[in-house]
Amino acid sequence: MPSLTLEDVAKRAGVSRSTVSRVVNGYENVSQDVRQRVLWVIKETGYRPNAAARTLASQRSQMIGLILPFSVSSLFTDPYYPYLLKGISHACNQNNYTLDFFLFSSKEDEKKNLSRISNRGLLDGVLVQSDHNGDQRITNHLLAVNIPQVVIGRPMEPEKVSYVDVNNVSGSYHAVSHLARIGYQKISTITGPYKNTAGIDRIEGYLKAIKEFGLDVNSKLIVEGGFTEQGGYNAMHKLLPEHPDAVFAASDMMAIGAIRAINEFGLRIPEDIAVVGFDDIPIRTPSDIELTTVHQPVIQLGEKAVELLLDQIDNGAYHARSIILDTELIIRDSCGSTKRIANAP
Amino acid sequence: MPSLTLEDVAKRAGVSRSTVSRVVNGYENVSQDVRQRVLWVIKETGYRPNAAARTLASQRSQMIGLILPFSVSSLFTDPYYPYLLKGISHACNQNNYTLDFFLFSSKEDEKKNLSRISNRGLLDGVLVQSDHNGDQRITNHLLAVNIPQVVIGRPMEPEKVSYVDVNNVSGSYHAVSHLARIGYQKISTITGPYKNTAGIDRIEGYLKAIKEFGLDVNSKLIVEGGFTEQGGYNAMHKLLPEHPDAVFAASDMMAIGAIRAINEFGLRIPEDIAVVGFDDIPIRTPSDIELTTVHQPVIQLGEKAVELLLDQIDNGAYHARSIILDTELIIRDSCGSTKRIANAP
DNA sequence: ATGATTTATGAGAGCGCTCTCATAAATCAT
DNA sequence: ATGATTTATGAGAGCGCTCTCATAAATCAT
Repeated sequence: MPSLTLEDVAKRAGVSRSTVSRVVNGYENVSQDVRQRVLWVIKETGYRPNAAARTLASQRSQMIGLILPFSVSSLFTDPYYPYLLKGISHACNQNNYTLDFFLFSSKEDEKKNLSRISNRGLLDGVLVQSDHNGDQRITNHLLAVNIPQVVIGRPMEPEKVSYVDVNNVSGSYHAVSHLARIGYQKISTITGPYKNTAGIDRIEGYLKAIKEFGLDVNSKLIVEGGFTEQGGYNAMHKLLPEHPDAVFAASDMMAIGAIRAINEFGLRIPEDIAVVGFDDIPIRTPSDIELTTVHQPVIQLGEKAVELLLDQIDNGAYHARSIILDTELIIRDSCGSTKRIANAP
Repeated sequence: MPSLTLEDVAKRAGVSRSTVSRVVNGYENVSQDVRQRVLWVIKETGYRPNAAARTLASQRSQMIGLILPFSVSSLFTDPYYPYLLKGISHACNQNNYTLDFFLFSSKEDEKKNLSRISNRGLLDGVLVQSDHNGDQRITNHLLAVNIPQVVIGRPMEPEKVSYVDVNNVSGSYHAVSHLARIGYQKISTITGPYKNTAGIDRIEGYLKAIKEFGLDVNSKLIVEGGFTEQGGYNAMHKLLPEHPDAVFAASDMMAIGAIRAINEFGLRIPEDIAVVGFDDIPIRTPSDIELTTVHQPVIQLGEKAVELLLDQIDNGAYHARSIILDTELIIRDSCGSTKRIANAP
């Protein structure tokens, strides 16, 4: 079958190309009978518009890209990404946008893809997952070629670009405050990487709570765990000789590593040591204890990122904006709240 | 900055539009000096080609789509999807293709998206994750609008369309054979859904091995678990009263559910009951036993899917083809091989 | 009934490329 | 040195839409 054009449909319906275009795009100013006739011809012929021609003529592709830098190695273990993808995908559908997916697997990959992404007429804008190492290469490149972008997770230089993030400081602040409030005295923390804004913010929240409750800030109780299970395990091994009575892990994966280390050490959770995580991922812990953790609204984060980006595409980005979503402390068994509260006078 | 066109570059380089096009696209028949001059102008001006114009003129978008039907609910728990995405993404990069990601979250979503996907000038072809319920709606739609497609996982009607799959029959056959060979007599299985080809094939492999080793085919030893953790747990509860000495779960998630049920029942693995899974996902089991399982080459599956699709795009699809990848039995602790073999006379 | 306003439709330029074909220049064979 | 062949370049049509502007027809106000 020779593929039909607007022209063909117009001819068959006995109207002009302009009129068919109006009907296809749902404009109001078309008379009822003409609209019906055109719609009928479209249905009969199975006419499908040409997206490339549309893009070329309108200078809008109705497509946005999602970039996952190659530092994002936790793609396979962290349910963060599927949830994020769901939120983004959902918002794209709502707004009649299509999502282009870019997973960089090496630096050459990044170069090749960035050059493609920079082409005009491909993407109206780009979502960039914040680099785990605080790298700004991608953002700078997009800035240079003048493509609207929104970063997911606060970038290192937040004044340059719009971003969405969760409130990491208040999230960890509340988690640690909760531990302090129910009586823990020696609260340790396993942190994310220091070159990562989420890692930094969660330390800040921890410190804020420790100080506010008049507890000791002890550098021996703060160990980096790199946001991985193994990193959490290793960090907990360094922490155990200090005999903390609680540990706040800045991610659930690290909390799981910590729990494994605690189990091997022969200590009980939460009796001997309380554990709190961050993320609220749907994953089973070793020893099946229910993990108290800070919930991140990841699906919503993805949706907001899309909305902010589309807003910039439509209205131009005069200055960088940001949207910060609240987290929620989900109290389960691993922090021993119930018991502690019951023991309170 | 007014965005430059080929025309502008041509003018500045003192050549024709055709020549600039040749340089941009890397054709050979351009003299050295002219090529240098053009490349220099491109670099100076920061010229970026317009993808939409290119697509319109060449009738090729260099984009393919990936469709995840909404029956795919395990997106968030099963690392299958990230790995698949990695394979697909990698192969796309290799071949200078861009990936469009479609996650259908409802039937309306599906309808809306399919209509967009059907537009000409958007996608050169589509990858479709096989529907867990054996539904052919998406495939039929794509067939009707004549868009090249490759299904990931054998579809219910494999004669209609090209697909890639792993050899599920031989995978489960080898797993169950292994159990039989090392002496288990009463081998049960937790199956996937009966309306799913992977589920069906893995049952077939199970039955083949059972018969070949002269064991009883007992319908009480075959229980459906729906490919979920909870389903595996429930299935194992039905199986335990039959006192099987081994269980082959047709997915790792179901194996994990089964292990949980076995633990709660107070039985040991593999001493009282051996467990084998299918998938080889990087996930910790309850009680931390190392799971013997059938490895699926998921990254490779994604790559092959892209290659098959691009081949069809380039050469036309005269008939449906398929690529079946081999699986590999990964022997760890949960099947008790070592012990059994040591005990053999 | 008249001119003013609104509404529906068409004409035609323009979006920025690719690709075929023609032609001029360079190279070859004799 | 001549015509035949190869190579480099340009001209121009075409891809299939959108969008502005002009205009004809319909509706309005008086």
